[in-house]
Amino acid sequence: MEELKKRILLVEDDPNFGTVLKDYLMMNDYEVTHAKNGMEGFEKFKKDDFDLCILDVMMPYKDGFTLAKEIREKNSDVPIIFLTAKTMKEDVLKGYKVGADDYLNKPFDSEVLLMKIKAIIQRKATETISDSKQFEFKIGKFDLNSKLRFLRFNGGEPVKLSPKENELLRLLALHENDLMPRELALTKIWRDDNYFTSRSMDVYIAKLRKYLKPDPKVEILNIHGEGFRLVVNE
Amino acid sequence: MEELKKRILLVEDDPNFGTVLKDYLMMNDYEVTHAKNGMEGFEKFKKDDFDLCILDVMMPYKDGFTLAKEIREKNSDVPIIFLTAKTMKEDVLKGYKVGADDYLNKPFDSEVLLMKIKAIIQRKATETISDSKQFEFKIGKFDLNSKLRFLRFNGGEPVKLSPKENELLRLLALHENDLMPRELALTKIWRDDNYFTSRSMDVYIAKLRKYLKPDPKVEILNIHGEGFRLVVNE
DNA sequence: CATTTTTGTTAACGTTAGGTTAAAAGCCCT
DNA sequence: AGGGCTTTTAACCTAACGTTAACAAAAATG
Repeated sequence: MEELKKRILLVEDDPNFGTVLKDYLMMNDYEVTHAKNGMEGFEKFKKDDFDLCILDVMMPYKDGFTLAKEIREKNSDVPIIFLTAKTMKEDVLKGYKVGADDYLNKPFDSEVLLMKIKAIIQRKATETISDSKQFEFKIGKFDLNSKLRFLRFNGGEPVKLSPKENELLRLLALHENDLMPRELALTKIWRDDNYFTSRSMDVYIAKLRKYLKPDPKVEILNIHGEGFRLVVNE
Repeated sequence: MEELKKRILLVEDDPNFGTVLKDYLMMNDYEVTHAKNGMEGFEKFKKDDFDLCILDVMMPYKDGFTLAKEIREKNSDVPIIFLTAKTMKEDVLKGYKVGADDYLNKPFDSEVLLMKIKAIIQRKATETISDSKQFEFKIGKFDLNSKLRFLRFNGGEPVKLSPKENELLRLLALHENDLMPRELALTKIWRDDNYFTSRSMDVYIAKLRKYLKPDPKVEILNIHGEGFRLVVNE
C-alpha cells in the first residue's frame, strides 16, 4: 500500500487554504508537494516527477496559466487541474487552451475534487505507453528492458528484476560511464535520503553487480562519497 | 477537406433547450441526434455509432444515469457528459462511478461545453489508436473470437468464454508480449480499482491460464506490482 | 597507523502481491 | 421460485520485495 502513492504538485498561494487542501489530499493517500507561488512551483516541478498538478490561477508573480505553460514546455504529459476563484469564462477557455485537464471553481466540494483527481489519473494510466525506446538499454552484452523489468545476457534467458533493482539499473544506464550521484537515486527512487535508505541502496548495488557478473567488461564502480558509475570497458 | 463530422447523441427532455443546444452544436460542425427521453435515447444509441453522448440527468421514465449504465453495458468506450440541473454532489459522484467523462451544471456556458467536447473527443481519438476495433486474435495455436466470445484450440471445439474472461483475454491479446497494466484492466473492465476487484481479476487470470494450458508456448506472466504479460514463445 | 566513515555482502525478517480453489452471492431466464 | 451461469469473496499458501542487522573490507582522516 505504501509503494504506489500518486504524487501531486499543489501550487496555491493562500497559506490557510493551501495547507488544508494539502492535508486533505494527504489523508486520501496522495503524496503532496505544496508550493506557495508560481516560481516555487516550477522549481519543485523540475526537481520531481508528478502524476498531477493542481494550480491556483490567481497568484502573485507568476499566475497559474504562465506556470502551466512552462510546465507544458518541459513535460507535455502531466495532467493539470486549475483552481479559479470565480467563474470567468475567459479563464476557463484560456485554461483549456494551455492544455488543462479540468478546472474547478472555488469554492468547490472536496469530494468532487477527489473524484476528478481519481478520474484523471486513471485516464492517464490507461493511455498506453508506446515509446518503448526510452525503456530499452544496451549495457555491454546485456539488454535491459526497463518497462518489462528484465535483464537479458547475450540473448539468453531473461532475468526478472524487482522494481527497485530495475529503477536503479535504469538510472545507472542513463548515466553510463558517468557519475550517478547517490543523492539522485535516493531522491528519485527511495524518495528519502537517510542512513537506512542509503544502506538499502548499497544492498541493491550488490545485487546488480551479481546480475552483471556474466559480462566482465561491465562493472559498477564506486566513487567514494559521491555515488556510482556504470562502466562498459573498451 | 471534407472531414468526417463527429457524431453526438444528445438526450434532453426539455424541448426548447434541447433544440437550441442541438442547433448550436450543429452550427459547430457536429452531427447531432436528439432524443427526448431515456428510452428513445437508448433506441437511437443502439442504432448508430456515436463519438460522444450528452445526457441530461433529470428525465422522466429513464434518468441519465440509468441510460448511461445501459450504454456502458453495450459499449464501454463512448465518452459521456452529464448535464445536471443543480450542483448535487451525489449526482456528480454517481456520474463518475458510472464512468462519466465530465459533467456540466445548468446553466452552463456554451463555449465551455464546446471546449469540453473537443477535449474529450480528442482524448478518445488518441486513445483509440491502440485498442482499435479488433475482435479476432491469433494466440499461438488459439483463435480468440472476442465478438462471439469463444476460444478455439487448434481448430477444434471452441470453448465459450464468459464476458469478463473474454474482455480480459482480449486486453491481454491487444498487448501481446507487452505489459498489460493491472490498472488498465481494472478501470476498463471492472471500472473500479480496489482490493476486491483486483483479487477478482487474479481469479480470472487463473481461469485464463487453465484455458491456455493446451499450448505450452502460450503463457501469462506476472510482472509484480505492474500487471500481466501474454507471451507466445518462439 | 589508529580511528572514523563509507561501502560490500549476506542473511533474516516482515510485509504485500499473486496463485489457486472453493464457497457464496448475484443474475438471468423461464 | 428454481437451475444454470457468472462474478465476487474468502481462505490458504507461496513467491516476491524491501528493509534492516551484522560483519567485513576499503577509503578517508589526521
